[in-house]
Parts: sequence; C-alpha cells; structure tokens
Amino acid sequence: MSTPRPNDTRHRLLEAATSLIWESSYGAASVEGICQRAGVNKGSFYHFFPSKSELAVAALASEWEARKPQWDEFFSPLVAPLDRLRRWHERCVEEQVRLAAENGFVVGCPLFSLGSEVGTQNEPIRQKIDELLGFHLCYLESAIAEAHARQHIHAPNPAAKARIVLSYVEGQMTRARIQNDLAAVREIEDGVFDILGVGASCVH
Amino acid sequence: MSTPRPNDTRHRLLEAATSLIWESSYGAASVEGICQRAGVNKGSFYHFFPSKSELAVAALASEWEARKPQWDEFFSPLVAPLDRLRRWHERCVEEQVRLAAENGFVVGCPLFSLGSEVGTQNEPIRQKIDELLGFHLCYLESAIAEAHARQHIHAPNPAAKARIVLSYVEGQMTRARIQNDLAAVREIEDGVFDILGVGASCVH
DNA sequence: CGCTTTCTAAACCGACCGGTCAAATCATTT
DNA sequence: AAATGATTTGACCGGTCGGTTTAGAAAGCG
Repeated sequence: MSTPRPNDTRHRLLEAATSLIWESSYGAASVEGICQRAGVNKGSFYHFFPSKSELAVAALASEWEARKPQWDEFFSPLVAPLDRLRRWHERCVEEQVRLAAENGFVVGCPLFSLGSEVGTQNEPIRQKIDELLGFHLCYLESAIAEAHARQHIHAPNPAAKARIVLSYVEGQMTRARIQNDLAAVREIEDGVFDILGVGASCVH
Repeated sequence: MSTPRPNDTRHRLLEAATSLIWESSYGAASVEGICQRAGVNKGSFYHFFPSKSELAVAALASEWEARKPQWDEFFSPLVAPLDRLRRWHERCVEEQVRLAAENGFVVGCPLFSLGSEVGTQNEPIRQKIDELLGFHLCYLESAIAEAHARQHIHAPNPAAKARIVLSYVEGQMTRARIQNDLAAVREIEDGVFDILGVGASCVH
C-alpha cells in the first residue's frame, strides 16, 4: 500500500545523485548523503552500483536519456533554426530559475561543474561528459548550419561556430553559478545572437 | 646554509595549494597532501592558516598578486588593443602547454574549476573568485572599448562584449580540461576575433 | 508449499578527513 | 646568558569517507 513502487530504488538513487551533485559537487556529495536523499540504505546502493563514480556515470547517462526528447523537440526541423536556439535558451532560463528558487542559489550546468571537478581525476566520468557535450555540439551545429544555409546568418564554418557558442553558453552558465546571479543566464540569448551576428552588421 | 630561507613556509604552502587544487580539485586536495608537497607538517599549516578554505582564498589572492604585473604588461596602453588580446592569449597557450606537459593532462583555468566546484558551498572562496573574474573583465573591457574607439572593431557596448569574450574564453579553457585536449586552448584566439568581428563582414 | 533469486537493512571496516595540542626548537632581543 | 615570541614538530582527536559484510525479507516460480 504505502510502499510506493515494486522497485524504483535504482531510479531514486540516480535522481538523488543527480540533484546532489548538481547542487553541490561530486566530492561534497557523499554516498551516505545520496542514500539518505533517496531513502535507501547503503547496502542497496552497492547492490545496484559498484562504486560512487559508476553511479555518477549512470546518473549522467540517465539524465541525458530523460532530456534527449526535449532536445529533439526544441531542435526539430519543423522549427526555424534560430527559433530552436531561442526556445532552447528559454527552457534553460526557466529551469535555472526554478532550481535557483528550490536551492537558494544558481546551480548552472552540471556537465561543466562536474567535468571540471573530476575531469583530471576520473576517466570514465570525463569520457561520459565529453560524449554528452559532443551531443550538445551536434544540435548547435545543425541549427547553425541550417541558419547559414538559409542565409539567416553568416557562418561558413558551422562546426567552429557551434564550438564558440557552446563554450560561451557553458561559460555563462558557470559564471552564473560562480556569481550566484541569474542575470548571466538571462543574457545568454543576446550573447548567442551577438556571436552569430544576428541583427548586426551582417544583415543584408 | 642548506636551509633555503628564514621563513618561506607560508609561501610554500600557498604554492603547493595552488598547484594541487589546479591539478585536481579543492575537494581532492587534502590538507595532508598540501603539507606533503610543501614539505611542511600539518601543525605548521594551522599555524599560518586557520582553515583549508582560508588557505584557498589566500592562495587565490597570492596567485593574482603574482600574475597582475603580467596582465598590466600585456594590456599596456603602449600596445595596440587587439594585440593585447593576442599576446595575452599567446601567454595562456604557453602556460597550458607547459602545465599539460608537467601534469600529463590539460588543467584549464583554476578560477572556473574551483569556482564551479565550491561556489555553492563556500562563500568566501566564491567571493574571491568573483572578484578576480571581475578584474579579468576589466582588462578585456578596456581593450575592447579602445579597439572600438579606434574603429578596429564594432563594439558599441564594450562591457557586454567583454562578458561574452570572457565566458567564451573560460568555457574553452574548461572544455580543454574536460576533453583533455589543448586544441580548445589553441583555437581561443580565432574564436575571440570571430566574436569581435575581426576580419569578417564588419570591416569597412 | 519449498526453493531460488533479488533486494533491503543495519552493523561494521580500515583509511583518511580537517583540525588540535603541548612540547620542542629557533631567532632575536635584552 | 637569559628571556621571549615566532615557528615547527608529530602525535592525536572525533568524525566521516567509500566500501563490505551478513542476515533476512520479498518476490518469482515450480
């Protein structure tokens, strides 16, 4: 009756890990703390995951799996390429606002936070984050390439442009976390369109 | 004779902390490890610093103090504004190459790594990093404003442009760390000039 | 029902964490 | 030489870390 599900322990652990690492950091999120948030004993933890670091990799994979449909929707070919970026950014702001309200501070992008923390220490986590950032790049590059093809912007090298945009966006997200200020998140859209040369001297 | 200095223990601790945090992370750099690298006992550590976190703040301050003269040189008014960025970037690449060779992997920018790791957990460290990033912004904004005034670029809002450039640069540095690839560092110069619209359609 | 497999509970482990302390040593002044 | 304050030492503390162990509760299945 009151027992919520036959077995969602694994899922609860993944979610607890995601949120805890997101809010604090990999090092500061202890196995005990993750178990506590998930309402699970440590024995169960190590039944489902061989180690803390493998949980982190699984949590990253699981989170991406949950988010991918949204990305596919935002970057749907049915949407005009620059509108894809607009809506995607809109969604990022919404999420950061909600998370900031919940946690009391701006959390930024977990890929960058986690990646720069454990990148030099834990190869599997590094690789997974690298892979996910690569996915992000693909979506951006696709939208930029199409915007260029339709002559909405001038971007003869969409891959390079996508790397610029991604690094800028992630840099702003990280600055938002460091400065604990949503303003950095909100100005991303303007920044991206400035980088892409929209509404500037490149309009013919 | 063989004793190096009357008292450089404090300095050795600062340098050990800087390098260790740079290479790994705040959480992974233990007080014991820092003491070991500095060749100092733990008691001495707590003679000079009240806590690990205050050492981190002091290390950040000390490192900036050591670097500031270089920044002032790179951004000297005697240098053409865009050349300031060029030389500054050149120096960044050199340093990252050296550090990557020393440590076996790309380390990126410690301000961003540390900041995103402990930003939500430790307010004094967060503030110090925020302050230092503010300094970086000032240098960039100054160069960009001057480049605009001399009509080398079109940047009617130098402050906004500086934030874009800084976030991009830091994003690339972090990506370099995450991907363990110096290519991201090397392409920063092209990216910055792309963002600034140099050599593109904005040339009149 | 019994049997096996999957999962959970909770005690437990050694290692290491950040931090403390009293005593020893050093450099300097008197 | 005596005294003094800054520095150094290394043992030590309670707590927490990631991870293990063992016993047993559920759950699937004949």
